[in-house]
Amino acid sequence: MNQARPAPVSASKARLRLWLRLLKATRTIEAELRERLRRDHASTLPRFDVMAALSRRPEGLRMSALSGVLRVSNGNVTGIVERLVAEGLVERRAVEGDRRAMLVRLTPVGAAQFAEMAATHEGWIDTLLSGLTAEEAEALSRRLEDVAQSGAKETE
Amino acid sequence: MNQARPAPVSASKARLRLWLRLLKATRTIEAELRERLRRDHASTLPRFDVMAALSRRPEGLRMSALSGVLRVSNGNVTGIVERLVAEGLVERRAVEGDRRAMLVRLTPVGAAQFAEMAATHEGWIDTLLSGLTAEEAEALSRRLEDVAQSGAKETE
DNA sequence: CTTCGATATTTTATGTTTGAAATGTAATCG
DNA sequence: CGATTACATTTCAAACATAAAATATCGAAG
Repeated sequence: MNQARPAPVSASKARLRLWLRLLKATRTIEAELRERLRRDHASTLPRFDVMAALSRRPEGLRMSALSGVLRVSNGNVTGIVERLVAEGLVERRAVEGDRRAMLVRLTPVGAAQFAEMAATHEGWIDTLLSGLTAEEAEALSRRLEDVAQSGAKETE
Repeated sequence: MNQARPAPVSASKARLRLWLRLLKATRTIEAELRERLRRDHASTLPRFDVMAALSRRPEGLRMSALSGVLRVSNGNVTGIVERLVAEGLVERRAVEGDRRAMLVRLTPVGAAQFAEMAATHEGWIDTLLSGLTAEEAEALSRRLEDVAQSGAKETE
């Protein structure tokens, strides 16, 4: 155990620093997205997330599946979906054969509005991450895959 | 223009994918941290953040400085600090010479409790990111620096 | 001294978030 | 069949978050 080498900074510290940066980068972008969604589409990030999940499943999703995909509590999804329903962007119907479940999906109006938001959204991301080339972005993506996994390991 | 190469996916798509991964990784880790803070320290992430900021400034911080550092609205900080004060972890005192301002800082009890939480916290991060070596973590950190900056460019 | 614009903080209204408890339904076991 | 156990969702209370309005103070210009 001699300490001849200049001590390659402890892995623990390096990981902590990575985490802080990860958090900072994500929060910065999230704040910007939230602001733009509010300004340009009179919407919010949670609503966008719900609509994004639903748009990937035109046939609809159950409430619990929705909260699972979004990784938020199911009590939470109830409120967000409620407001979306109130605005006619989303509809809920009973599931045939299981009276406990509800199937949630976008209405045509909701799908149209989401398509528009999604296009703008992709443009925003492109701008916000314009500091990276496509190759850099892909390299980073690959590395982050491991991060997400090692984080999930504990949970799953 | 033959397509020998796998067609470098549009930069826009690559960046969008990166963003989604960034978000997923961050949220996964955040959820795990929140859960552990609650279980092991009967606390929350926002409270931890406030205490972390205060522990770096033993002399105290003004409310507005605090909300600035944490990048949350100042109305928000009021509530969190209020609860911390109620539990005796934080104290507020008037600023001499400016009756508008309040100086917030950790009490000895708060500082002790935070020191303990911070140590555990670092261990958690180390575990959650154990999929990466110190070198990988540092490489990623450096790349993310640019991400944060390009995101901030719009804001600052 | 007074007025006016800037600053520091809190309050208010609304929405998001969580974990836990409650409700209702399904499925299985004895 | 009746009791338990598991599941899908909602309700609830408390915390957190934002933007905007309100309150109070400061500093400087007239």
